[in-house]
Amino acid sequence: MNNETPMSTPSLHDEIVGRIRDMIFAGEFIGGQRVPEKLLCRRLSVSRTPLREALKVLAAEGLLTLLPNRGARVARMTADDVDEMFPVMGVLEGLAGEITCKRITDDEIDEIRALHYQMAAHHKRKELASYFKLNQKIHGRIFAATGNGTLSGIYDSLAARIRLARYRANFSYERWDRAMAEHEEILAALSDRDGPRLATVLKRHLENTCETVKEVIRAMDDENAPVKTAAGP
Amino acid sequence: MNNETPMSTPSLHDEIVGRIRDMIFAGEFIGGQRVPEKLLCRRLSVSRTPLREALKVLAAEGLLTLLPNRGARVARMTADDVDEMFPVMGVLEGLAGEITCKRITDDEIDEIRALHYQMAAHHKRKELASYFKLNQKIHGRIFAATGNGTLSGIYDSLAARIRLARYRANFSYERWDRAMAEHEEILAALSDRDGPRLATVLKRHLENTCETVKEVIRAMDDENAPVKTAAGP
DNA sequence: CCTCGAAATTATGCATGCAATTTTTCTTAA
DNA sequence: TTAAGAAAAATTGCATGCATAATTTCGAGG
Repeated sequence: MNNETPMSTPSLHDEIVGRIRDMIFAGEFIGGQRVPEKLLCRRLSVSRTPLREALKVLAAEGLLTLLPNRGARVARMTADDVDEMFPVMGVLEGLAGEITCKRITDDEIDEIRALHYQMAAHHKRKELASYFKLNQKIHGRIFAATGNGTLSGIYDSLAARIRLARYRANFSYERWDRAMAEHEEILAALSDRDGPRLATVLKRHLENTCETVKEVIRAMDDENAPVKTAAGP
Repeated sequence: MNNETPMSTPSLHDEIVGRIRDMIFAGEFIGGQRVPEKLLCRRLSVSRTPLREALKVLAAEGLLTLLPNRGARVARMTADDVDEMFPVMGVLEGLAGEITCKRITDDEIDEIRALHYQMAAHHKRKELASYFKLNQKIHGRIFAATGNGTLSGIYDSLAARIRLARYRANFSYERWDRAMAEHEEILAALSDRDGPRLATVLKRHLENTCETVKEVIRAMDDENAPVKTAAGP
C-alpha cells in the first residue's frame, strides 16, 4: 500500500492522503456523514483536483465510501464487517507470530518491551487513548519484524479499517484488564521466541479485541439510531 | 476493494479503473515501461482528470507504480515480492478452504466442478491462456464461497498482483501437469467438504504455483536484461 | 399544521489551461 | 566519434470553469 516515493518531492496528494487519514482517525468526520470536498479544500489549502485523487485512494483503502454524485463519507463499520475481518486478522497474526519469532532481533524485542511497559503504565492510569496508540504500535511492530512488507501492509490496512470503530469511554474495564494480561503473555512468548505460543496468545487476544470492537459498534448504533419512528429536529 | 456503486450511474472513473486493469492484464504495458497519460486518454476517450484518479486507485491496489513527476508504470514483480506474498496467500487459502467447506452449497460445488472440467480440457489441449483464466476463476470461486467479502477481496488483490508476472510459453509442462493433478484433488476435497484436506492440498498447490511464478520472473529478468554492460541502441 | 412539489442553491464530475519538472534533441568541444 | 551541456519539446501536477446531478429552500395545496 506504500507508494514508494523515492525521496524526491513530497508529492502533495500523498501528503493529502496522509492528512485526511489522520483526520479520519482523529474522529473528525464521525457518523458516516457527508464530507464536502469544498470543506476539505479549505482546511487543507489545496484545490479540488489533488483532493479528489486523495479521496479515491482512501476509498480504495476502504476508509471512505464514495457514492457517485453523492460525495464521500467515512466508511461505516458494521458488526458483520468485523465478523468478516477477524478470522482474516487471525490467520495473519498467526503467520506474523511464527515468522517474527524466527526473525526478530534482540533490539526489536527490546523496543517492543519498552512500548509494552509504556502501554502498561497508561493502562494503570486508565488513559485509554494513549493505551490504544501504543497497542496499535506494538501490533504493528510485531508485523514489521516479520520483514514481510506484503503481510504487514495488509495488516495495516485491515487494522486501519477496524480503527474506524472509535473507542469510547463506555468500554468494558474487565475486557481491558484481560487484554493487558494477554499482552504480558505476548511479550513473554516474543521474548522466548516461541512461535506457536505467540500465535496462540495472539489469537486469544484477537477474540477479546473482536468482542470489544463489536460492543463499541453496537453502542454506536444504539446511540445514532435510538428510536426509529419518532425522531424530530 | 469494491466501490459499492448502488446501481446508479455507471461512474466513468470506476469504469476507467476496470478498463485499465484489463489492459494491464492483457499485457499491453509490459516491462514496467512508462505509460503516458495522453496515450491512455486517447485510447479511452476521456480527459486527464478522471484518468489520473483511476491511476491513483490502481497504484493503491499495487498494480501500478506512480513516481512523482515521472508518470505511471506497471508495477514490477520481483522474486522477493513473490516470496513475500506466498506465505500470505497460504494462510488465506487455508482459511478459505476451511470456511468454504463448511458453507459451500451443492450448486456452488457443481459450478466449480464444471469450471474444473473445462479447465482440464484446456490443459489437455495445452491452451495455456484459457487454462489460466479458468484456474483464476476456480480459486476466486473458492474464496467467494466463503461468503467473506473481506477475505476474498484481499485474495483478489494479491492474486491480481501475482498475475502481473505474465505467463509465457517457456513454462514447465511438468509443473503444469502437477498443478492439474492438484486441482483434481482440490475438487475431490471440496466435493467431500473436507476442510483440512482442502487446506493441505491448496497449500501444496500454492507451493507449486509459487515456483512457477518465480521461474517466469527469472525468465523475464533474463530476457529484459541479457547483458549489463554492453547494451546499445 | 403538515405534506407534496418546484425553483434555487449547492455539490459533484469532467474538461481544459498554465506552471513546473522531466525527457529528448541539438549543439559544441574534446 | 563520443561526451557533455544547453535549448526545445513533452509530460506531469495543480487550479479553475462549466455542465450535470443532488440537496435544500420556499411556496401552494390539502
